[in-house]
Amino acid sequence: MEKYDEYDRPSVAADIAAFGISTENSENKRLGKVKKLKLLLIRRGAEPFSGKFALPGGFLRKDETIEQTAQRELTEETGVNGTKFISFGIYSAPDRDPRGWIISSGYLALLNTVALTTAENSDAAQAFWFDFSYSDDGGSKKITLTSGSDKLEIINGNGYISANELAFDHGRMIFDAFMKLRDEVLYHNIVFELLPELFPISDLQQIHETITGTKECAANFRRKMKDKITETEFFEETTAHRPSKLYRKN
Amino acid sequence: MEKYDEYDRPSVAADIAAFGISTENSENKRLGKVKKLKLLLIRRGAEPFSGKFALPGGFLRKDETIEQTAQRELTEETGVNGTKFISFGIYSAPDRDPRGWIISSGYLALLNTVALTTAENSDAAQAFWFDFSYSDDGGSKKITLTSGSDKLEIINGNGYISANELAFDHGRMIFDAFMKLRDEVLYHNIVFELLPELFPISDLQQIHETITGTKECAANFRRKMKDKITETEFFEETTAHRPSKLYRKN
DNA sequence: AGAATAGTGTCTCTAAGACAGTATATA
DNA sequence: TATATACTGTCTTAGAGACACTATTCT
Repeated sequence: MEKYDEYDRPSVAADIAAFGISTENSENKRLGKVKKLKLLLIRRGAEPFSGKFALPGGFLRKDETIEQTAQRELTEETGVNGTKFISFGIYSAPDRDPRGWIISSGYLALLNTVALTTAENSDAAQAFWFDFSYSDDGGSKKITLTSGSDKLEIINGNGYISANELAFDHGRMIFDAFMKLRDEVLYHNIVFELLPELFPISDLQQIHETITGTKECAANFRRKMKDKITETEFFEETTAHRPSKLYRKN
Repeated sequence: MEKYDEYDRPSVAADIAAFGISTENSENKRLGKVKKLKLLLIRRGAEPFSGKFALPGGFLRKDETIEQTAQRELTEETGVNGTKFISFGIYSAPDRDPRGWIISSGYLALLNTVALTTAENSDAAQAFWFDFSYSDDGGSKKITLTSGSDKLEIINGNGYISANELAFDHGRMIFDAFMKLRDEVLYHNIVFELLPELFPISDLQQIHETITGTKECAANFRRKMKDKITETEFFEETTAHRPSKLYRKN
């Protein structure tokens, strides 16, 4: 047998970038509802980085996989249950955590709208849903997170990340997580994990466009999604206009 | 400070799926040269899984990142240097290694042709380059690895992996690694990491098609690559026909 | 000259995108 | 009836793919 016991062992954590979609009344219009992309952060109550925001996370236990760690810690810390967990990277710089040698495995967690509503009513006082927005002006890329009066910025200029208001290397983690989410939406039909089982096409389109940064008319979007979804007999309710048919993922 | 010391700590390893391209004379034709996709495996000399094939890998040290572990172990075990390392997943099932609690971070390593030649001449006796081929008949997906008389198969039927001749969970790791490679080639221009600095378009096309499983005529491929590469003043040498212009990645 | 690959011009067809218009619910 | 969104039909255009042809080197 190899001598693996002679090697030092780090503490291993999972940090979770949990994304969800909320439905909110838009500001100016009389009746419009808008879908917004949200990211779940917690305000740290202890040193280091006390008072700063961080991804929820926790330590790996002996009898579980890191994906299970991510599921467990997300629920424990924020009262939220994810529908899908996807690994997006491993963070292992020796000095990334001032408490000691702690490496972290980043997990993307996707929540459908129902789960998001639950979380807002949960008693996890120090967990907050931040509005998520992304822009890329060709040169530097920027993520803006807002929740009430809190506004956090993550700027990626040529690979160098600046994110002062975030704890640890969580600025980079959030950036990587969103890029992974974007790729998965663009190329692997993961959007549906952010929706309930039955949904109108307009919701699907709004979420898709929010994440990918694209914009196109309803007719074209319909055509492209045609073979990925199936029409049901149900209709949206409580609308002030023509209700839309509900669809189901294939 | 949080009490993180009370948690048990696993050993942490990096396992490396190193892909490279070799140039070989084709079987039937008089002069044709063919580009082949290769994966580097080692034959295990110790228990557990003695005699079986495995990805090269080793343990994380206190003063390095896991990416550095991957780079170091790849060179130490096989004499090969990668040009690019990409994380493709974390493997943490508690029973994945009979020696104890060892989690592993999977890294894709890409080598250009020059580095591959070096490796074939290295003195890493137990490292072998396997021919890599992938097929997807709609139902199950299959990877076939061949090196001399050794032929290994990895079959993915509906998410369940069968790979008896491979050690640990390395069958699944190889599968995940290739899928990551495929995505990176299709969507993120990573092909160029498998080529030397100057290359003819035909090489680029062959490698691209080998990995993505596509096939198309040279005219179309040229058009699609036009804005990703730049023509140089150099030409391929030692050909028995019209030499092709060499290009450089943008 | 012959063989072999490099490289170009053009046609077709599909799908992306823009636009204009019709349909159907509630207030 | 007014309004707001759902949904459809069609035109244009860009690009994917197929094909035929020309170019250039070595043997």
